[in-house]
Amino acid sequence: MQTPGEFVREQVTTVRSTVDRVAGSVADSVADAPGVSAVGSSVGDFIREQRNAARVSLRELARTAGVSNPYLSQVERGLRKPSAEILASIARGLKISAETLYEQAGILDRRSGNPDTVAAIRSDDALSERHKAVLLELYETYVREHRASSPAAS
Amino acid sequence: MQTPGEFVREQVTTVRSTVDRVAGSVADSVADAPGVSAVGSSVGDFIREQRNAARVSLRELARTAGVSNPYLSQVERGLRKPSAEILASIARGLKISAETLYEQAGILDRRSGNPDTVAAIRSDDALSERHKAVLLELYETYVREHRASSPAAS
DNA sequence: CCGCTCCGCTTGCAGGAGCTAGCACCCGGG
DNA sequence: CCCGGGTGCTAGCTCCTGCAAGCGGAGCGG
Repeated sequence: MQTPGEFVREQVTTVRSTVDRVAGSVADSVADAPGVSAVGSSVGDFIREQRNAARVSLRELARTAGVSNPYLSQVERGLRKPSAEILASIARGLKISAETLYEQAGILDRRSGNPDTVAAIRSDDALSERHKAVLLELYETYVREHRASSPAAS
Repeated sequence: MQTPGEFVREQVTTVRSTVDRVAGSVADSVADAPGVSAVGSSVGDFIREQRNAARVSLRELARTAGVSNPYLSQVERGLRKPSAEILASIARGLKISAETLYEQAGILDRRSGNPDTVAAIRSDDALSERHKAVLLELYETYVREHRASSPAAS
């Protein structure tokens, strides 16, 4: 078994190289990449966006979320207003947080606009310094990538 | 040319596999459904508790929450399972956060880490939803690991 | 061409959410 | 004694959620 330090170090390297490679390979195709970040007017639109972004079929998501496929169809088209449990199940099926869906559904207030994530990670005493380094590294990579793929979003 | 969805998906997959090496089954904790089942009465008990603590009558809370008093009565006794909107209204009437009620209702998981960091990541609009998910998973893994390695810190 | 499988959508129904109306009880004042 | 207003709970209803069944269309091997 590795020591935690070794494992973190290795992981930083692996994650960085992985992200770099992927980001590089995508550099050419980011011209038309607005899709994922669009602010859906309704929950259904947002769900469908996320589902399409994940390349998951309606039936597939319905199965992993534990709901019927016709109902999910209606939810996505805004014909039905799903309950909180269903919403949570769908969030799990989409591997996104339930809070996000609740915010989209308008039943949770959207949190403060732009807190400093870096500062939060740095000052989090539930993390070791190495773990902070990994998270910050990954975070910055993601932010860079997000800026590249949707420059219009501020 | 790659679509945005493919790009996101590929990257999540690669990073996730890296995380999986470290985190083992942690990635599944998002997909698994822990809290949704077998709730019901606890929310009602909690609501009644809060209402009594605030010295508010059932009808009074019902009025401020915008629901009928019989229905609130049934909700408090666990006979009815209120929707997310009703829950949010009741939370507003009780002057408590909706998150608290959702956690009581079992439709929001209580996060293990520092809430500030979690909130910062979650509300960071420089990240896509999937990147948030990856960061949060990794973060929680680290927090758990940190706790395991230094249990004395409390 | 057919048959098979997948896709998403439409239909019809069971059951529960949420409301209005009304119940029984307790208290203070005429 | 008998009101008027307070508490919480019950009965019956309407409407909508959420599902099972079935639809037409698109791809693919025979």
